[in-house]
Formats: sequence, C-alpha cells, structure tokens
Amino acid sequence: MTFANKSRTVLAVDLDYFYAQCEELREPRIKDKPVVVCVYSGRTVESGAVSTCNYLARSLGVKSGIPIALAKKMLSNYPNSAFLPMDKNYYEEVSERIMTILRSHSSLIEQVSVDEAYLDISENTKGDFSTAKFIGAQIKSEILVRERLTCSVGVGPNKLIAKMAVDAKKPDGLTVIEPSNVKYFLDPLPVGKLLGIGPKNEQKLEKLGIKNIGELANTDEAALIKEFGKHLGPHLKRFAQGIDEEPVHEKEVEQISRIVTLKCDTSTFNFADDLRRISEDISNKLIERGTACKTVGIIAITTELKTKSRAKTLDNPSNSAKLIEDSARGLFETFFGEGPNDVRRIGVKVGGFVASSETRGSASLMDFFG
DNA sequence: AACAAGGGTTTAG
DNA sequence: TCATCTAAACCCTTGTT
Repeated sequence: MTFANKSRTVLAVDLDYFYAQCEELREPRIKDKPVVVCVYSGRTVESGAVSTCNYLARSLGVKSGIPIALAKKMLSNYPNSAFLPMDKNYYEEVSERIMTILRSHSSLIEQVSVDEAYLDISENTKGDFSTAKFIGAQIKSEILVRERLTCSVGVGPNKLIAKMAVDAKKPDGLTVIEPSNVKYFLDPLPVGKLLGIGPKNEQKLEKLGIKNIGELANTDEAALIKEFGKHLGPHLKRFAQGIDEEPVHEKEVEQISRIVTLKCDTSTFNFADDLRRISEDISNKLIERGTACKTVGIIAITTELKTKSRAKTLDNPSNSAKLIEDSARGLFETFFGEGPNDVRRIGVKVGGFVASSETRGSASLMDFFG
C-alpha cells in the first residue's frame, strides 16, 4: 500500500445474540425455546435485568435492559423458556477462540467487546471489495464449522461503515458497502441508525427538522456545533458523510469500575463488605495489568436511578486494595454527609493509570512471586 | 489561553 | 416495588498556570 492511496477495507464481525447463543451451544435442547440471559441483582429472587436473549424471545418483546420480571410476563405463554444467569467467564472462553480465528485473517485487529471486532483487511483485498466479501464468507464459515456459532459481518471503507453494514443485516448477515455506495447506503437511513446517535440526540435532531442521515450530512456545521458542541457537532456531520479516519487498533483501557446493587436502599455508609470486595477486585485488575491509578472515584445510583459520582486525585498513584477502599469510604462518608442521598447501587471507579513500576509503595507481582 | 480536576450526560454492548 | 454492569466520549464549570 502506497502512501498516496489511503483507501482501506475494514471488516466488522459481530457474534449473533452472543451470550444466548453460547447458552444454546452447551444446552442444545433450549434452542427452539426463548432463551434469556439475566443479570440477577440479588435483591429478590427475580430482580435484575435482561442482558441479552435469542431471536425467538426478541420476537415476543424481550430485549436487553428490561426487568427480568417483565420478560417473564412477556413469556408467560412459554413455560419452557430458559432464564439463565450470565456466565461471563464461559462466554469469554468462547470469545477467545473466535478472536484467534479472526487474528489468522489479519494482524490489524481491534476487539471492541467480547462479541465484536474490526479487522483491517486492506492488505488482503488491495481495495477489491469482492475479495472482501469472499473473506467475510470464509470467516463466517470458519466460525460456524469450528465453534458452531453464527455471526454477522459487515465490510466498508472504514470502521463506521463496516459497523453500520453489520447492523443492516442480522443475524447471520454478510453486507458489503463499497466506497461508491456509501452515500446511497447512508443517506436514506433515519438519523437514529447512525452510530453515536441514541434517543436523546435523535430528539435534538428532530427538533431541527433533521430526520435522515442525508439531511444531517448537509446540515450547516455551525448549527450542529450550537446544538451538540464543538467536538460532537462536527463529528456527527463527518459520520453522516460516511467519513471515519479512526485506524483499526486496540485501545488502551483508561478506566476500571465495579458497581453492585445493594440488598437494601440506604442513605448511610453501611456497605463496608461490598466496598471491600469491589476494591479488592479493582486492585487485582490493576496489579494484573501492571498499573496503578492516580484517581479514585465513587459512583452512587439513587433510588430514582440517577447517577451521582465523586472523585479525588491521590497523593501518590496506587494499586493497593486498602488504599482504594479507604479513599472510596472517605468519599462515601462525605457524600452521605452532604444531604439526603438514598442510594440503590454503589460502585468504585479508578483511572489515570501509570505503570506501577514507576510508582512507589504499590503492590506488584514481585510482592507475590519475587 | 491552555490545561487539570471534578461532576453530569449520552451512547454502546 | 421493574429498572445490570462496564467503559468511552463528550459537555460544562471551576480553578490554576
């Protein structure tokens, strides 16, 4: 690839209804029934939310994020429905094997989540999108034969178009948008389909009389800056034009958080055990990654489901569970002292990472094995 | 003016 | 009592250099 030609071929892979499909894989008898993967909060036997579900369940109204109890109502005519607790470790094992398959097709890969990845296959295609389609079919077939899982694939000249192509046909889809078709593909779609536009931004755009992506692409940049700010405004316009220069590469983790739902709502600090556990979890992750954090924050989700947060910068970067726990406890005590704060869920978040070798007084693997 | 810190919002999976 | 969990990007304000 010469430097004059910047045209790329990017392929996006998205495993279909991944968690639920993994569950079907290890228990094939549930395949023809609604399958709902749940995150139980532990408040009551049933409380919690749906993480994901198979397409039969979706056709009956179940979707990600709804209360488990609501999903049960929707499926009350299907007594054989499978409601299963999320088993993240198992899905990650399956995911790792699939990512290995993907890496054999390109070393330029970006894993976006447990079930999604981008591959830059420009070197393989030399700009030929029919070759890209062939590679997409090959990847789908390999994942099906080796892991018995279906996925959807999208191909485009950048990550944005590849991703939107994936979403255009699911499950088991294969969609290729070549550069000359990008405009025809995007223009007629409703703005809500554009990556980065959710319900709130869709409403703002509707207020401006902008309904489809083509209209957004033609909107005066100044008007978008006024509505969305100096970064998001121009960004949305570029996206609507199908422009996305972001390279395919792994991103550094910049933040780690753990949140739990409390057994009972509270307006005082009475969850020392939970706090210790999640502080230890976070500390372990930091040590695993060989990093320490500069900032420690707390998260509180109120009974009205509003998110509140407090944070402070540490005197010295650390990855010690005790120090994270103590810092968080201090923040919580201040938080509850500020006034009436009725909280349902609490969490800890750390960020501002520096290599732990550059810090003094933080635990490292050497403390355990050295 | 440029930057850091802190708090909130929106999006995505 | 219906309402999980993780992470990123952005917006805004305030305060410092």
